[in-house]
Amino acid sequence: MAGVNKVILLGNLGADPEVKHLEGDKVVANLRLATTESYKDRSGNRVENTEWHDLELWDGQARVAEQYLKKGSQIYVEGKIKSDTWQDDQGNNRKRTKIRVQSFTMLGSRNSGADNAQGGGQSMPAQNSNPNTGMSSNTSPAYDSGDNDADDLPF
Amino acid sequence: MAGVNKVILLGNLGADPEVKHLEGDKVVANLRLATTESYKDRSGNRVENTEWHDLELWDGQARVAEQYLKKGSQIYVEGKIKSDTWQDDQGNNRKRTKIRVQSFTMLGSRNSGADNAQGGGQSMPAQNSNPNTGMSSNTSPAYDSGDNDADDLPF
Amino acid sequence: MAGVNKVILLGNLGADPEVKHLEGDKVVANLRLATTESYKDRSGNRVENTEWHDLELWDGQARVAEQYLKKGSQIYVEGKIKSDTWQDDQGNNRKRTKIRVQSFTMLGSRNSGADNAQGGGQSMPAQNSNPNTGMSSNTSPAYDSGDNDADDLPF
Amino acid sequence: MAGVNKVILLGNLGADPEVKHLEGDKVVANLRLATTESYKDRSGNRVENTEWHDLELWDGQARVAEQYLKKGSQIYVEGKIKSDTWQDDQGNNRKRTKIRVQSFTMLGSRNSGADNAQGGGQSMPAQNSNPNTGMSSNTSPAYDSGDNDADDLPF
DNA sequence: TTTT
DNA sequence: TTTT
Repeated sequence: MAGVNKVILLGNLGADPEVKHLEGDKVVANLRLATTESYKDRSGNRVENTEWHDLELWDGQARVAEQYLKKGSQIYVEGKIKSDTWQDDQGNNRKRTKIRVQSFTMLGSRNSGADNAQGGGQSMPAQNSNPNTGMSSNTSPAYDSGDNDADDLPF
Repeated sequence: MAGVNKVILLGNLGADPEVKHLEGDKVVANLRLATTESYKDRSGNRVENTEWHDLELWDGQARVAEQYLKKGSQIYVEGKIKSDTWQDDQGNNRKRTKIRVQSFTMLGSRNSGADNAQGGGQSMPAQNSNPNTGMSSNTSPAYDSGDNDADDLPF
Repeated sequence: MAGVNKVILLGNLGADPEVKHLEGDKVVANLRLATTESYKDRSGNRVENTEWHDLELWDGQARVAEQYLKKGSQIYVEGKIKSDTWQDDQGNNRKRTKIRVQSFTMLGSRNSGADNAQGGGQSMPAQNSNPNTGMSSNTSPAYDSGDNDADDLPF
Repeated sequence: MAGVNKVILLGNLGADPEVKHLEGDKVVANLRLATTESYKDRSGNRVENTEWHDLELWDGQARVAEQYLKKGSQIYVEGKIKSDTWQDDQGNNRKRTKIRVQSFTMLGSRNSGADNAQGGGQSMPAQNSNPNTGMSSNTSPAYDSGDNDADDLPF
């Protein structure tokens, strides 16, 4: 039966992307994403709780991540849960869970990455400050991979 | 910064719920949920891919799960990713990821396993095996826990 | 700035799909989907609240909808909100909101309404009753359109 | 049957919140939210498409919105679709769709409008620039309303 | 280990 | 290890 396996995350990168260029033009990027929830406990003290997620991006998305994301970047992510299972040396069953990213959007996490001048004097969100290559619009695009890992960069 | 950590799953239980009644009226239920995606590979053959998820429910939700869910039940789930980390005997860092369920809805996996033909004593569940009086009301309720683990059964 | 506009619905069709075959091989299907929430009011009475959604599907998805969905079908939908605005005869600004479907999955609303084939006394969800072309597996596939309205049927 | 009716939006406010304080301590805020998607058409030109959403928040959330949001604010929203239907003067059936907000999170839309702190004409997001009233943590909280419209401010 |  |  057809199921649904969907993950939505919004958080910040704990480190620069780790990118591997594989044979055959394949590229994979691994990101560490922190999602922090904050609430008040019964004593009224604000408590923070951070969950760390391992993200995996392929090809076109991996290239965008490599180019524009870095430690501290704030992103919105859609993906799905994928786990690897194997046996370790002791013969124990092991499992590791990661998020296979299907699309992501860079948010304004303030010089997210780049040492890039906030560019022009534009007034609006300045979502991201990527050197958006001479576009009058400095939108922050979303990067979508069909499930087919579109290889082309979106701009 | 406030983040988002949201999981949406729709699938079937691989086994009956495992429920533990703890001291202080706390209850926890663990479920194994399969989400299956199916697609055609480039040769045109249909391929199925199943991901298994460990779900954790508390208190009111755990009680509902205990009472109405069983192996084969089809449910829709919203929750968040939570991982436990620890060191194993060899001193290796270990991590285990599960889904903390925030709400779930029973779908029509119609007497999913159950011998519960329209019948039993329960008033509700099982989407469309309810003695639904052929009526406008054939509801299958959703079980929501605030993040506060409401202890009361929803009906 | 790159935004997010995402809708997730799970409900039942209020009527058979309305399908229009346009020139140039384009097809559009309009569906009426009911999502019902049910809760107890403060008096402890169960209350039902139904919201009706206008769904729009194109091309490949529209064809699948035409072929397999009907009044009563239970589906899971992902899409986005799209509204049309215009001026009516009196010069008033008008707005109509619909859901542009990006993917959907047929759930087991077991001969949902239909006097549909598969007939017999099958015990299970009958997920969908598609004559799934000689596959041993008659899984209920999800229909995904990139945003590109893939024209091909998924099986 | 229990359905799902969920909306996820991430965008910017087109105007300051419109807030009405009603009798009995009830408060309602209406927001106009823009979600922009940007893509390249087949000629390779980047195209922007903006959808405007009418959001409705109640009580605690409305108060937070009144205090911290303004034109330009970037927020992440979870809610559900709700439509009002009525007959107009000509006896035509009319329908208006809005998003009933269940939770929202302020993102860094960088002095989103505000002349708030963080001083001058700083260029970037500044995640939240709310005068977070003497908290050691000045995280950007998420505002959640059970469906019960919690009346209390979250901090 | 589910479901189709 | 992020962010505020």
